[in-house]
Amino acid sequence: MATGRTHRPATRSRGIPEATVARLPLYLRALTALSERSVPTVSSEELATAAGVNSAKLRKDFSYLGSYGTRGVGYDVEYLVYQISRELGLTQDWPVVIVGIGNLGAALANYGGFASRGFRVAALIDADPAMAGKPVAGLPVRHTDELESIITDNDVSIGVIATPAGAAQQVCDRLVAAGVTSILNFAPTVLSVPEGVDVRKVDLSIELQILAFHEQRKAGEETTSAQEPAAVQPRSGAAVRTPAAGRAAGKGPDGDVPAVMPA
Amino acid sequence: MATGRTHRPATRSRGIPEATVARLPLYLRALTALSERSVPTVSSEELATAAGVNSAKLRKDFSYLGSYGTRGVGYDVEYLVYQISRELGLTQDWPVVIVGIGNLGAALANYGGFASRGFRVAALIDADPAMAGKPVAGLPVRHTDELESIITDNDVSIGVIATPAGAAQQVCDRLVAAGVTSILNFAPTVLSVPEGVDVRKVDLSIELQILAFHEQRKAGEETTSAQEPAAVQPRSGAAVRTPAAGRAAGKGPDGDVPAVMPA
DNA sequence: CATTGTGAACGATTTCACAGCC
DNA sequence: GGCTGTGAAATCGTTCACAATG
Repeated sequence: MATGRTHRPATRSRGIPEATVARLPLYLRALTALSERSVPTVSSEELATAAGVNSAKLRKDFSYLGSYGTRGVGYDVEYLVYQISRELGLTQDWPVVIVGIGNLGAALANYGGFASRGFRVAALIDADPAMAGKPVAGLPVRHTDELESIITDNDVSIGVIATPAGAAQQVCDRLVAAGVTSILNFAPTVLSVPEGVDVRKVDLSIELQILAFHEQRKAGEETTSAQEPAAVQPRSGAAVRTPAAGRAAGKGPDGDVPAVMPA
Repeated sequence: MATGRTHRPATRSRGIPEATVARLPLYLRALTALSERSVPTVSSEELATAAGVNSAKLRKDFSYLGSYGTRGVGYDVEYLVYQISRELGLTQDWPVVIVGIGNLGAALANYGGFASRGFRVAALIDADPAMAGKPVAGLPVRHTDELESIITDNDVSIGVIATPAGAAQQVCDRLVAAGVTSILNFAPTVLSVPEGVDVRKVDLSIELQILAFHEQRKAGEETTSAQEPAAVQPRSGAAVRTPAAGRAAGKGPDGDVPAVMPA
């Protein structure tokens, strides 16, 4: 099913760069903490430290939103909270559905951050008939058959996919057909969606693999690497070359799980 | 807080750009799928489609690894699987610990992708004495008291933090003190770590907020007609974005106090 | 006079386009 | 002929440094 494709000049974000958008929630969290402690104003330096970025970047980011600071003083915390919330669209309520109520889906349903800031879990959906009706995080699990009606009845535009990889594309297609235009995908698959639909992906094993890369590099650093098995003969004609499947030196014969889907 | 100078000159990746490293796991997954279907070779175009990127980028990425393809033919699937696995450090076994066995921690423990590709869950750790001994995903939960000995005994260098935000920094400090040098953080907090320790962050509410931003823009477009030069609305395509890289960050004088906490 | 806001320099990443090779 | 590998160009993101200003 060739599909895939779909790239575009990326977000024509009308001003605000994508990288900045990705940091706004970070600033918002830091500001909310300050707000709860009734701190009235904050400098770019302080806020940057709290958010884990540097101050120049923060000021540049804010400059895309407008001039919300006061020279010589800093930023008004409450005002900034409001401005960023508005910019992110969090002043309105976003109903979301979570599809796939396994371990991960249940964890997501219980995630406090959902309810707390602009998001409301409209429904939990699972394909297993045995799950139907069972309460998870205070909501009854609904069967996949109801997916379309749930979406339209609640005007859901954001969907979270926490199904096994094999089911993700199908679920995605149904969500999109029913009107969802933003998807947060936890399944380890590349989803193909029509233009106009946004997909963000969260992938545990990818994060771990990136860590492993850096970890490996640290380890090798001590011995000034250059450990290329010089014998590498890319002469890809065929022939020699260690069998893939990599993975070596297991501790125990622990079932190496052929893993049909890297779940 | 001396100017939170905790930044490393950004990965001294010795050759391979960070952006490329972040995509290698994607390629690896696509290649593994091809391998399971016994596909012998693949072109950059096909593989790129399967991985959800464009072919020029993929070829450029591979060029940092070496010349592993054959002009006029493509790439040998098995060979590439091996090379990427090796580059990522997945030919060895990485023991990891998961700290915080709530909903999320349990979900992670059950995550098939852990065991399946180079990672082995060495232990599950929780601060709740009532949890101790209870089996989760086939492993008995261990108490936090044992954290240090577990790390050293198993030579763990990668830790996963799935605790509430308030406990994260403390857990992080103990992990690092015990020898962990890579951390995957699910708690919504900025962790401060000494130089040489890598932190990656996965934050659900941030991902949702980014989606909300784009969702809002789509909604607003309909009413406030965009004055984009092009007649057709050039909206964001189906860009799939992975969470931004989590770099180490300056410390935070505040205690914790994030607005949201995971289960 | 401390601090914002921002042009301009710099650096990283993506895309183009085509030479080189099988 | 088809496809890789890669310089060069284009784009995007970060950092510098300082003028503007409450």
